Amino acid sequence: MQYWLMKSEPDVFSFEDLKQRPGQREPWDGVRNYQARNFMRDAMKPGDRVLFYHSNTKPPGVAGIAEIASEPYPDPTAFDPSSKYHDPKSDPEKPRWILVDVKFSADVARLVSLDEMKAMPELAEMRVLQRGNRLSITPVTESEFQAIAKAAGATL
DNA sequence: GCCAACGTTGGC
DNA sequence: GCCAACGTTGGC
Repeated sequence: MQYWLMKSEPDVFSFEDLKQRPGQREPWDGVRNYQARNFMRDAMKPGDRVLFYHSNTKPPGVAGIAEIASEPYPDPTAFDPSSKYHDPKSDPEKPRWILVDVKFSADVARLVSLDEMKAMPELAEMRVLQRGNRLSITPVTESEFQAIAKAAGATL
């Protein structure tokens, strides 16, 4: 079992949106960064736990726990000319962008804000807290995951 | 293959 | 809205 942090702008797709659809798989579409894609394509496994992080909001932070819910497959939005994620360079015969589905995993008692995360000594090495990090998907260690889940009051 | 220009991310 | 960081593009 591996652990991940995945960023989403709640205006686009929030943890609440996911929570309203328990058991239902939701495609993590729109990722257009190769490193983030490679994590989904090469490293994620169904059942892996995910810290669902809200970015570009006040305050940013971990809003809930999700779970990887599919094997990797091509991102359909790349082939859709009407999608804002359309990428004419992604050929259906040789897809450039790969995603996984996620689903609701566990609720939290409260959001753990970025400020709080920065103040937690257990998270000193955490990738998403390092300066200049913009990756929307990053691996998380088990101890980092547990520290945040505990701070959030997650019902795991 | 270099690198300037440009676009995006995301905290503030 | 600003802007630092950093990824991508494309001319050469």
